[in-house]
Amino acid sequence: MPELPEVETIRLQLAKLLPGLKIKEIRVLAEKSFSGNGKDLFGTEITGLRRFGKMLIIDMDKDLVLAVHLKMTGQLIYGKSQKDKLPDKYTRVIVSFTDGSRLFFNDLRKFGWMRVFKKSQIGEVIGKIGPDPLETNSSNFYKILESSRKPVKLLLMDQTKLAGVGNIYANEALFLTKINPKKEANKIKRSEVDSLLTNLKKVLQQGIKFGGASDKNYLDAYGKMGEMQEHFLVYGREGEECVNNCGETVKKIKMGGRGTYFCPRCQK
DNA sequence: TTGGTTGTTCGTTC
DNA sequence: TGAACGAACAACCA
Repeated sequence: MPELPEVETIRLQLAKLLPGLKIKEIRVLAEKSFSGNGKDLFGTEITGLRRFGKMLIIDMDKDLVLAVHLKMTGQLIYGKSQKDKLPDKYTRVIVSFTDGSRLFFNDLRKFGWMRVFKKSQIGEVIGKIGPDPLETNSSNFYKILESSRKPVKLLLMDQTKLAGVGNIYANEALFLTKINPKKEANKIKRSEVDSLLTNLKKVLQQGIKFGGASDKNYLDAYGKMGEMQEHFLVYGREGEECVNNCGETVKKIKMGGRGTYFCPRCQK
């Protein structure tokens, strides 16, 4: 599932590939996956890429942007050659450039989307998302936790409170900090809150360093898998020995309908 | 075959 | 007013 590190990996890669390219045509293969008028972008040039939480914004030289949300199974793959294996059966949108290269939006489950809108509308489209955890300091983070009685894991994943953290990195950060995912956010001590933010930044940065987590079907902008899944400490490790060698095995429970992995002995 | 999976949105309840 | 919670969405896999 593309979370902050996966989207950031794609952003960093596309930022080296796309600026300066001019859009020739956009082919929408699945109506559900695209909204806004794609023709408005024909002939416009890409000027840069931004990320807001898990959302990617492709800026154009007109007053328009092309926004992408990958949701759970989206991929954004850039191809220079017609010999690429793309499009495939999950390609929903193809953006062609005047130099002959193409950007493929693949999405098995069609939850993700591409959307054209004006720069002035960015605020309303992105909605009220919280600060980026990588840009957040300890006192801001403390205010966020202090103001909610939700289980801390659900709070970390609440995009209106903090932008970009999903299931994988929330599980990993709580394990590193030895905090039980069910613990009420406002009951966490200041010292633990500081350490949680440090660890959250650590796993997110590690995720970026390893090119994201290809746990399910995530691929980067070159169509390559990330390696972060090889470094998971609890996520997906149900029944395995806790890596702290505490003698307990990793348990899986459901929180907010999502799989939650933790060590009941280490995470109090 | 049917239920599990999963990020976000939306509707309902408290 | 808004926090909290659950269903819905789509398609595959076990």
